[in-house]
Amino acid sequence: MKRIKIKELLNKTEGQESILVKGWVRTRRDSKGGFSFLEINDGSCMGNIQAIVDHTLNEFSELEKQITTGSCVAINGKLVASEGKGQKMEIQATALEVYGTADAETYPLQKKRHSFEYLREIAHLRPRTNTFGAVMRVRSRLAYAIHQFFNDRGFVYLNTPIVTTSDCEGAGEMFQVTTLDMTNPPKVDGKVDYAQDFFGEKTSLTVSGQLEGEIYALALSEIYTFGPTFRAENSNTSRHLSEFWMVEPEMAFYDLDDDMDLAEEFIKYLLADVLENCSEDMEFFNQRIDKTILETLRHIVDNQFERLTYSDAIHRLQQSTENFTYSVEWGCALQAEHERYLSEKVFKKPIIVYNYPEKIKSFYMKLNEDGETVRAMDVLLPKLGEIIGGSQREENYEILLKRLKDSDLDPEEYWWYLDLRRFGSAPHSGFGLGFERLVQFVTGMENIRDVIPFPRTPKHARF
RNA sequence: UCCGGUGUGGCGCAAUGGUAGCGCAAUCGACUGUUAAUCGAUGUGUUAGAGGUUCGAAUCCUCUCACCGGAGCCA
Repeated sequence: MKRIKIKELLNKTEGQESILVKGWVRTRRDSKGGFSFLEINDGSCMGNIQAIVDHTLNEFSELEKQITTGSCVAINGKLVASEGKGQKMEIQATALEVYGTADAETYPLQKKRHSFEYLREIAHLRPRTNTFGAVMRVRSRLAYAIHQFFNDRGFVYLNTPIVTTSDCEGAGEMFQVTTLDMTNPPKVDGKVDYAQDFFGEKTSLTVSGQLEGEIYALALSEIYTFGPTFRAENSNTSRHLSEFWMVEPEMAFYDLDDDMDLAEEFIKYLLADVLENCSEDMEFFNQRIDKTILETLRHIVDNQFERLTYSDAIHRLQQSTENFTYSVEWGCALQAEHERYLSEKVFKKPIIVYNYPEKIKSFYMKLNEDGETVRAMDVLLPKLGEIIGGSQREENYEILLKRLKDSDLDPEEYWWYLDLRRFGSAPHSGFGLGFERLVQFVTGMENIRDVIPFPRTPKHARF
């Protein structure tokens, strides 16, 4: 007989059929009436199916000791209307098989709530909890929705390299990739001789696929990347990972306004998709993780983001009576406290700050006519902060070359990037969205380590 | 990396210089179409590690480690 997933099973209204379910026992309650109640979960959805196992069933007497919280079982039986409260349907077992036992005295997951800190120490078992099941289902749905959003709009999904030689862009410290003998590397003039390394030059893990994305946007018009990204920053916060996933669309013929329009539409689309397609899991987050999450997401979907220039933002901050730790002056980067004040207290919704001072932003961002600001934008969410950073790219060869030099970067290393401006250059824009921050925001989970299956942070790469 | 906090049975926590305890889980039993069942009984500790102060340290001091929160860097 073919196994049926519990998600399908719970959608059925008619009983009396013979079915087969397989899954992990969440809890077992015995009745001296001569039967046991088993709650089975297979991860296909939040809900469990209750199975009634009569103690006269042959297998039960043999397997009784083996059926504990955490064990894995297969149950044949009839789907019937439940006599008890709390569930409509249940399975009257006719046959039982135990695939794997879980010794109750040593199984680390108990029938109670655990702290997320503890669950991180048992990252191989935490997906068997309600919270992590829900997080990973929502994460998967968001990934699907991301592809759907861009695919519907004719964007080409582009895979940019993970191992790269562009030791550049200033996005962050990089992880080096090498096959050289670390205890005795070959040297020339006292320096490591990368000519003898695997790729014949120094290579690292990518910090962004943007520059490569621009290559393809200036050929296919609209592309997006969605893949892993690596930053060797010693960041120890609830919003940073050393290995995370990033979505980076890059579009020819888009100016900064088009870029902001796309970013806003994108975020709203994703939130609406999850509200519609993960309602059960979202209901769980609303009850157990953040009581305002559904309201917050709906509010964002239904309202326009507030767009203001960096100069306006500075002005508003200077007008406010709020006591900031960092003083506010035109030309300084906005601090987390400033961003939060604007999105949480002033506008109470997502904001997009754009036209930042040239001096605090990257070399590739397009210089405005005023000569002192660039067409950069950040999407800031209440509580979470920056979720998207983007810009219109500088398409003028001479200006780009000057900005490279002003940033103390070697134009030689960017020869192909400059070539894009020598041959058929075009106005173009793009942005990057941190996937885990999105999952964090959507689920209401407080720590980014709990929205990725295997978090990598400084001094932590176990599992 | 900086600032602050925490570290005590399997898990969550208490004990404010004087006998290390509670809840949950586990084990055994009772009871029941049960719902994170309920009731009773039982076992569980190098108080993160090292050193110091003291008649006496989970508690005070020093160092190390781990984790958490905030900041910076960013997505």
